[in-house]
Order: sequence, then C-alpha cells, then structure tokens
Amino acid sequence: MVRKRTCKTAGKAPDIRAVAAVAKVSIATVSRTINGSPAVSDLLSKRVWRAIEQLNYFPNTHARSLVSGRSRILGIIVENITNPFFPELIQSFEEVAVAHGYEILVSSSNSNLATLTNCVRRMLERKVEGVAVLTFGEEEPVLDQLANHDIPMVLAEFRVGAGKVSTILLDYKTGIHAAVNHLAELGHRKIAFLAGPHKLHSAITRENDYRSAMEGAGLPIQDKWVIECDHTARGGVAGFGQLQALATRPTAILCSNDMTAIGVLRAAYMDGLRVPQDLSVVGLDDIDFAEFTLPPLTTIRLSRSDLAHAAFEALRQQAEEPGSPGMQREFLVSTSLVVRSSTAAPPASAH
Amino acid sequence: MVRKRTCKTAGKAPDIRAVAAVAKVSIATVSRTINGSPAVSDLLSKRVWRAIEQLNYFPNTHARSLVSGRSRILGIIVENITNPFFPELIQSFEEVAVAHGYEILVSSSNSNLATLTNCVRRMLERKVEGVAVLTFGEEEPVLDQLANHDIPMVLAEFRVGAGKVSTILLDYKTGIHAAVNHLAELGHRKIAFLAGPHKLHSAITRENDYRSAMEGAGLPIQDKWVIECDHTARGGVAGFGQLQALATRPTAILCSNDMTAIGVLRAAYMDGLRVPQDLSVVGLDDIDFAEFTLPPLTTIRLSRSDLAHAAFEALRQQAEEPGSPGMQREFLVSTSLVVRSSTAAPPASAH
DNA sequence: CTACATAGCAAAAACGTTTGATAAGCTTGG
DNA sequence: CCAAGCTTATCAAACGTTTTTGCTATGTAG
Repeated sequence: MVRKRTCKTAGKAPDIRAVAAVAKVSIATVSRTINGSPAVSDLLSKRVWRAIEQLNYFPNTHARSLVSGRSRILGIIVENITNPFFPELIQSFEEVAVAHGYEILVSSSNSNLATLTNCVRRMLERKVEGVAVLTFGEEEPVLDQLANHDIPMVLAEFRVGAGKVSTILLDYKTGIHAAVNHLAELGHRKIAFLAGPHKLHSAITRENDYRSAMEGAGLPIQDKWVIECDHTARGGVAGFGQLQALATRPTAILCSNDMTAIGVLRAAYMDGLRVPQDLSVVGLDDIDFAEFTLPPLTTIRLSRSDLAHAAFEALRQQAEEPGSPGMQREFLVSTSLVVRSSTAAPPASAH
Repeated sequence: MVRKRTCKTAGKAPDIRAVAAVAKVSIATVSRTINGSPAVSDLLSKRVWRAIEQLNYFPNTHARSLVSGRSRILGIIVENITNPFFPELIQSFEEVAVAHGYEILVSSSNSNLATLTNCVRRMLERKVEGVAVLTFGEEEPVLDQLANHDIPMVLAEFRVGAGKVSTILLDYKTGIHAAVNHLAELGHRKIAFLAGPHKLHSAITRENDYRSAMEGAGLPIQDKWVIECDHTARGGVAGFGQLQALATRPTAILCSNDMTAIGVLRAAYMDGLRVPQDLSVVGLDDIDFAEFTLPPLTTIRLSRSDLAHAAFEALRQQAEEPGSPGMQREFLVSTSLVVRSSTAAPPASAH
C-alpha cells in the first residue's frame, strides 16, 4: 500500500490538498481551476483536472458554502407530497435545479402549522438560497421568518409586501371558464362545484372563477351546490354524498382538483350512477392519473412543468442577481381544458 | 470600512458569538449547551437558551458538518417519484428522519443510469451519512461508488458483499400466495401475471413468487400468461392488450404493482369487460389510490411506513454506531392481502 | 541593459462551528 | 484556611474551501 501523501489521508476522501499535491500546484490553483477562473492557463488546467479525475475528488460542499456564503440549495415546500400533483411538480423542479447545479430540499407541510414551521427552520438551518412555497395556502408565519432572513421566495397565487418575494399567477380563469362553457354547451345548467379548503388561497380563487364563469354563461348558482371539500379523494366522496342528499341534484360537478374528482367518480359508481351518462365530472390539475380514471377524466390542465420552471427561474434570478431593487416579479402559468370521457350531455330526465 | 466581528451583527443572521455575548458566556459554552453536554449547569443552560431564542439563532449546519464530519443528511434514491408508491414512502422516511434531526435528500433515478450516477454524485458531494436505495433495481455502479466512500447503504431486496450495506427483505411470498389462493378459492384456474421490468430485482422476485404460489395451489402456468410490463399504468394497458389477443384468456390477472393493475382496469373498461364479473384483477403495493379505483382494487399491501422505518433504522444504526464489524443487517417487511371489490368468481362461461 | 508591466501562481486569512486542554472561579468539607 | 472537587472560561487547533493580496518569473519597451 503506497500512500502518496503524508499519512493523513489514509482511507479518507481526497481533499483539495491531495489534488494540489498530485498536480503539483497550489491549492488555490486547484480551486480556481474548479471554479473556472480565467487566470489559470489551459496547460495547468488540464493537469489539475487529470489529478481530480485520478483521485476521484469532489469538493466538500460544506466547506464551500461556509466560505462562499452560497449553499446552492433551494427549498421547496409543498402541501402534501402524497397528492400526485406535487411529485410531478417536484420532479420538474428537481430536474431544472440539478441542471443548474443546485440541490433541493423537499418538504411537505401537510397543512399543519407546526410542521410548516419546522420545514422553515430546516430550510433556514441549511441556509437555502431560496424557497418555493407551493402550498397554495396561507402561511404568514413562514413568510415572516423567511423574509426576515432575506431569503428569496416564490409563492403561488398571492403576494406579500416585503422581502424578495416573487409571485406566480395561476390563470385558472381561462381553464375554468372553458370547462363551464363546455358543460353549458353540452346542455348542463345545474353545475355544482366541489371546492378546496377555504384556507387555501388557490381554492378560493378557483371557486371565484367558477362563480364568475357560471355568471358569464348565464347559469344559476345555488349555494348548496358549492361545497367545501379538502382536495382529497375522500373529501370528494363526502362532497358527492352531500350533493346527492339534495332535493334538486346537479347534472354536472366541477371539482377544485383531480383528487376530489376521483372521489366523486368512486362515490358515483358506488351509488350506481354512470359517468358520464348520468353525471358529468370535471377535475382540475390533470395529474398523470387523470388519464387512467374510469372513465378517463375531463379536466383542466395546469402544467406542473411550467409551474416548476417558473418557480425555479424566479428563485434563480433572485439568488444570482442580488441587490436588484424591488425584486418582486410575476410569472404567469396558464390552464386549459382537456376533454376526455367524464363529460357528456345531461340525462334526458333532467331537462 | 472596518469590520468589527465582536460588534452587533447588523442585519445578518446571528452567529454563535452573538449568542455568547448576549448570554455573557463563551462561545464554547454555547456550543456545549446546544449539544447537550453535561458540563453545563442548568442555570447557565437556561440563560443560553434564552439568548438563543431572543436572537432567533440557529447554528450554521455547514460549519457544524465541516468540523464534526457529520452532515446529518440522509439520501433517498427512488426509482420514480411519480409512482404514488414512492411519495408515500418518502413521506414516512422524511417524518422519521426529521424527528431524529436528520435532513433528507430526495432524488429519483428514473431508471436511467446517467441520472442515477448523477444522484450518487450529488449525495457524495453533500456528504450524506447514508443512502437508502429504493429503486429495487440493479445499480452496481452506485454501490461501488458509495461503498468506496464507505457510506452506509440500505437496499431493498438484494445484498452486496462489501461495505456497510444493510438489506431490507420484502416478504412478497406471503402476500402473493394469499392472493393466488384467494383467486383459486373463488374458482379461478387461469391466472395471468403482469410482471415488472426484469431489470428490477423486485420484479423478478415477485414473478418467482407468483410461479411458486401457482404451483403450490396446483394451478397451471402458461408462459403466455406471464408478460413483462413496466410498472406503469400505460404498461398495464399494453399488457392487458397482449392477454386479450390470446386464444385462451385468463380469468384473473395478478399484477406486479398497483399502477399496472390500474392500467388493466382502464383497458378492461375500454374493452367492455366488467371487473370483477368478467375479470378479476389484483394489484400489489396498496397505494392510497387503490381504494379509489373503480372498482376498489383488491391488492397486496406493502407498508410504505414499515419500509421507510426499516430503511431509516438501518441507516441510523450504521451512521451512529460506527465501526461495528460486519455491519450488514437484515430487516424484514411483510405483505398481506387486502380484499376489495376487483375480485370475484370467474364468469360461468369460463368453467 | 535596465525598468517595468503583466501574467501566473503561492501564501494566508477568512467562514462558523466543535472540541480538547488548561486555567480560573466557586463551593464544600475537614 | 486549605485541599478537593465542581463548574465555567479561555485559548487554540482543526474542518476544506474561497478569495485577496503579494510575489516571482517572463517578456517588452526604452
């Protein structure tokens, strides 16, 4: 067993000194080579890289962050990783972040304030350079904590006054109007809405857009047809149950998200209702799954990829271009209707 | 511009010195207090903690890791975060890891060797203290890289000779035998198996267990009834298509995972087959979703929570009890049959 | 041939923490 | 009043980088 260095680096990971020794340069030169400083000649650079490969060396990110003050970590807080919408989002976010040399810290708040607080603490401890808060809810405490530390943030749906906060505007309106019109054209007049939890900004926006779309189409809105659910399949089952208990039932149900719609599909099946013959159902999100429900779900597509890219871009800009005044930016993500097989004309008896 | 380090750190995050100043102790005492050293009296400890809260201080994890050599980060590599099985697993893993003061780095390999290599590099760069490799596949290169760096690992399903590698054994056999027997008792004799991709160890194990269960039940296995799919819904659709093209069709289909089963449900529906009257379908995993398919899916439950806990425990032991010889351990996670509504007696015509 | 700019590299000072050695202050018992 | 025994302070040395500053060759102009 031949040790090239002094006995220090026995079985340990090679450090920058080891590389310097092998390449016969100073450690500063190694650092500059790695960071692409133009002050290193090509010849030398080659030698250093060869040493790096030979030793299978990579820089210690902790040491690096410590001195540079940049962790190259981005946080992403989602509401509930178990909702298929989010993994798809995370996947895109991870892809683009990694492509730009960032690491990501994923955590889910589970709509729980204590958990969320904990998430924020973890982010702060790891010195993230930015956080995408995609819980679509209200998290004033988060904002304060993060904003106090001057951490760039990107939020969906609503904006906040202070700090380096960008906003992603989700254009639900277009998609929801298209969905309502689609239903209206099929002949539906009694369209219910299974809303998300009202503590979520996005849920309220969606509900408002439903109301305005109904008005726009000249359709009546009954208060009993708008029910607050919780964006889970189970919630969809419950919401459907409430609708069925009504004297006059809707012929179509627009859901605040796909999971709710999936619950409705399930509950309708249990009740012996056929979709779409007896009841039309529309979701929102277009999770990958929507294509595989029975029947395949007509839904409003919200691109996770677009959302992830917008979030990353917002964060990157704020992290890498510091000091720009009024760093708030806005990004727009659009929605569109995807018609599959869960919508059809209402049953004749409903006329 | 003179920098006074002892001076109040203006807008920056407070460091250990600031805490020491406020609590009127030395930084060493602060450090010891935070780390629960017994050499700090209760009284003093209180004072320090008060200062910490007052300043809203938290330690810089990068500095901490640098000197202690412990990053308190665990990696988890999954095959595809988009498969609902994994988010549920990640959620449990995150919960238990965070509860023990660890951070986690999530990444998905997407069954792609280049991506996987990249994942491993990221893990190594961030100096993770252990990696759970839950891709259920073959990743020799990963193992080598990680093992070379003496990083604890936990793998599902198969073991490797060198390094600090623990194994989680998944007892598919019990669940699969129960499923086959369930089907046999209902009167099925022609039971097909839609396998996972053969590059996955777990897929092969599952297939073997199907074969042994069929034998055990005295049922014939036809090669044409065993089809390699890819563990996606789309793959399930394709697999079902192949089965339908056969001269003699099976009356029941056992699937290597729930996503495949969901694809089968969808394809059967499209073909006008009723489940379970015309065809019985059984999944494997019992993802949350399985309860909400139409009809609700009979499936073999594999607890994500158990798996996550076993994985964490394996890693924690290896990380915190270093130097134990032959650190390989084995954990066992069991499976069980969950009967819902996608299975019934075969149609009379099949007798 | 000297003076001088300049490129190219090395030396050293941070970054915020842990941790061990050593010293100092305080109580307590004899 | 002193020795012993705790508790707390002080000091210093790491950890592996980045980055500033300063030095040394090398080449060019006067």
